[in-house]
Amino acid sequence: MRRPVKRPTMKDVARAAGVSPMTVSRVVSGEPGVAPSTAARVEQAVRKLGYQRNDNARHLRQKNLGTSTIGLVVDDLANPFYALMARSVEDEAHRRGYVVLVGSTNDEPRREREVIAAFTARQVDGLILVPTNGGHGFLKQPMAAGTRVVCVDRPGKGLDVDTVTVDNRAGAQRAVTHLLGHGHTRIAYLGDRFDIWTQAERFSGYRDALAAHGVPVDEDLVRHGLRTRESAGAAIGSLRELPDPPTALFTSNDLITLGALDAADRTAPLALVGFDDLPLAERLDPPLTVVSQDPVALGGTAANVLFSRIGGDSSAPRSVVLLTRFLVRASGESGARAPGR
Amino acid sequence: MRRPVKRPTMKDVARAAGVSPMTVSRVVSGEPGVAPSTAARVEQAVRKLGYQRNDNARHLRQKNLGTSTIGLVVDDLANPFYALMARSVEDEAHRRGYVVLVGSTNDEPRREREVIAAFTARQVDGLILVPTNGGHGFLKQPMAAGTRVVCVDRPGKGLDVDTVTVDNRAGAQRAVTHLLGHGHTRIAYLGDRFDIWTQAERFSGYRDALAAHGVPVDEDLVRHGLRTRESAGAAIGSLRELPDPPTALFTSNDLITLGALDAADRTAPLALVGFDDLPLAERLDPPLTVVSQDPVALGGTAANVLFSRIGGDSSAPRSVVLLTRFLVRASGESGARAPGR
DNA sequence: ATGAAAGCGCTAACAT
DNA sequence: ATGTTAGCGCTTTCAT
Repeated sequence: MRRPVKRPTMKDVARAAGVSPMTVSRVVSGEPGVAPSTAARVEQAVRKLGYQRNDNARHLRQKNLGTSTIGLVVDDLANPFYALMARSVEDEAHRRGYVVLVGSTNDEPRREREVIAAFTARQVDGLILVPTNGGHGFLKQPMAAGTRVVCVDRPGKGLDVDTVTVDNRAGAQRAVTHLLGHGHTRIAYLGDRFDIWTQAERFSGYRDALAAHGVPVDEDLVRHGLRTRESAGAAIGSLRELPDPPTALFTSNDLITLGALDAADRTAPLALVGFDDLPLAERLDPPLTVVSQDPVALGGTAANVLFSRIGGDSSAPRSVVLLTRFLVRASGESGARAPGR
Repeated sequence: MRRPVKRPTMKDVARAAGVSPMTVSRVVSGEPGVAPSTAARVEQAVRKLGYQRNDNARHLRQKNLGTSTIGLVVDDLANPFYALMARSVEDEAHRRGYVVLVGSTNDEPRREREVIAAFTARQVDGLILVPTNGGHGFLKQPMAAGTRVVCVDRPGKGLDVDTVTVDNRAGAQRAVTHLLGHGHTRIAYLGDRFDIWTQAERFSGYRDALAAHGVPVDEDLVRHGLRTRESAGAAIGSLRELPDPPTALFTSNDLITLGALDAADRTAPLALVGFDDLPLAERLDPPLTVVSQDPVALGGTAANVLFSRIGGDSSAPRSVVLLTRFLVRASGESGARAPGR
C-alpha cells in the first residue's frame, strides 16, 4: 500500500523559501509587512510544494476568529423542502466564506444529539436546527461557550433562541375554511406525527376553521402519525369505508398529499387541499390547491439571523414568522359528493 | 455584550478531578489502563463542567486517524436528485461516525474550486464529487497527501479516480427507441448544457437510437443549454412553430421535463419521454413514461467505495455503472400527430 | 495505573 | 521587514 506523501507544512515552505515559518504565515494569510520580493519567493515555494494551509490548526490557535464552519441539522435532507432550505443556507454561508456541515435527524432525538455532538466537537461557530421533539439540554454548554443556535421550521422545546417559522396555523385554517366555503362539512385531517410542532399547529388551524363555522371535530375523520406516502394512501382507504365518509381532505404536508393523490378515486373524487406546494400541482386534474411555504426564504432568513449573531448581535432572541401563500387552483372546489351548498 | 464562557479543556477537567490531563484523555477516549474509581471521578468532573472534547485539536495530533469528515460536492443541493444522493451519503457517513461537509458548485468550475479548497483546508479524509467540466489539477496535491476522491454522476475530466455513474447513453437510447417504435420520426431532443457529461451521453443515446432506425438527426429539433424549467418551456414553443414540427419529445432531465409539461398543449399533445422520474409522473394525463435512475443507490455506492478507500483499499480505480430503468406508462405512446404506423 | 515532556501546524506577542 | 518564543487542546512516548 502506497504511503501517502506527507502534507507540506509552513515549515517546509519556509525552508524552501529560505525564510521563517512566521513569514510564510504572513504571506499565506495575506497580512501586510512582508517585502514584495520575499512574498514572491514564498508564493513560489507554495506553488512548487502544492502547499495549502491547515485551517484546523489555524483555528485552534486563533481563538477569537472561530472555525468559519456552521452546522445545519434538518429532519431529512432528502425531503425537497429541507433540500431547498439547505441550499439557501449554503449559499449564504458560501458568500461569507463559511462551510456547512449537514446532518439529518430523522426526527429522532437520539440521532439529533449524536449529530449535534459531532458538530460541536468540531467547534462549529453556529447551528441552524430543525429541532426534534426531544430535550436540548446538551446545547446549553456549547451555547454558553459561544456557539450560536437558530431554530428553523419549528421552535425547540425549552430553547430560548432565535426562531424562524411560518404561520402554520393560519395557513391551515385558511385551507380548511376554503373547503368549508365550498359546502364541505365532512373534512378529514391527515397529518404526520402530532408531536411534531408544525403538525400540531396545522391541526389547530384545522380545528379553528371548523369551530368558526360551528362544525364539530369528528375524531373518526382525524388521522395523525402518517409518516409515509403509502400510509397516507392507506388512511384514505379506511376513511372511505366509514359509514359517513368525508367529502373533503386536508393533507398536512407534501408527502401526505402525494399519498392522497395515489389513493384518489377518479370515479368518486374527494375535494383536496394540501399543505406544501408540489412541482406538478397545476398539471394535475383537477389542479391542486395548496398552502405554499417558501423554504428558500426560511433557510435564507435563518442563515442571516445566525450570521448576525455570529457577528456579535446579542440582543434578545427574535421570533420571525414568514407568511404562507394560499394558491387556489381547483381541487378544493371539486368533489363528487360535495353538497351543492 | 456578554463574554462567552471559555470552553472547558482537559486541563480544567483534570484540575477538577485531581488528575493529570493525560488521564482525562484516556477516560474521555475510552482507553484502557485507568482505575475504575479514577475514571468515575473524571467522568463526574466531565459532567459537572459540561466538558466536550475538541476534536479539531485531537485530529491535529493524531495524524494517522484522520478527521472523520468527508466532503460532498454536488451540482445543486436543491435538486431533489442530488438531495436524495446527499441523504444517502450522509446515512453511510453517520453509520461510520463521520460527518459530511456539503457544497454546491452550480456547475461553475470556480465555485467548485473554492468549495473543495475550503474542504481540503479542513483536512477532510475524502471527497465525493459531482465534478464540473473544469480542470481538477488542484486535487493532485491533496490526493497525493491521502485525501480520497470518488466521482459520482459523472467522471471528472482527467481524474483517475473511482467513478459511479448510470448508463445514461443506453437509457436515453431506450427511451428514444420507444418513441420510434410508436411511429415517431420527428423526435426533438431537449437537453441541458452539452458540456455536462451526462447530457452529452444522453444525446449520444438519442443519436444512437435514430441511427439504428435510419432516421437522420435534424438539427432543428435539437436544443441544448436548457438550464431552467422556463427555458425548456420556451423551447417547446419555438419547436411548435417549425415548418415541420416534432411529434415527439425526449427531455434530458427532470427540470426540462417539467418545462415541457408546462408548455404542453392539451389540444395538440406531443408524445413525451423524459430522463428522471417525477413524484407525480403516474398521476399525470397521460401518465409520464420515463427513464428512471436511483440517486440513493448512486450516493450509497459512492460512499461505500469512498469508505473502502479510506479504509486502505488501494487497488486500481474502479468504474461502477448502475442501470437505469425504463418505466413505460403512457406519454410515449400518445401524441395527436403520431402517425398511425 | 498515572504522569511529564514534547509536539501536531499554526499564529499572537514580542523582539530585533 | 523578519524572526523567536510560546502556546492553542490534544495525544504520543516514555518514564515512574
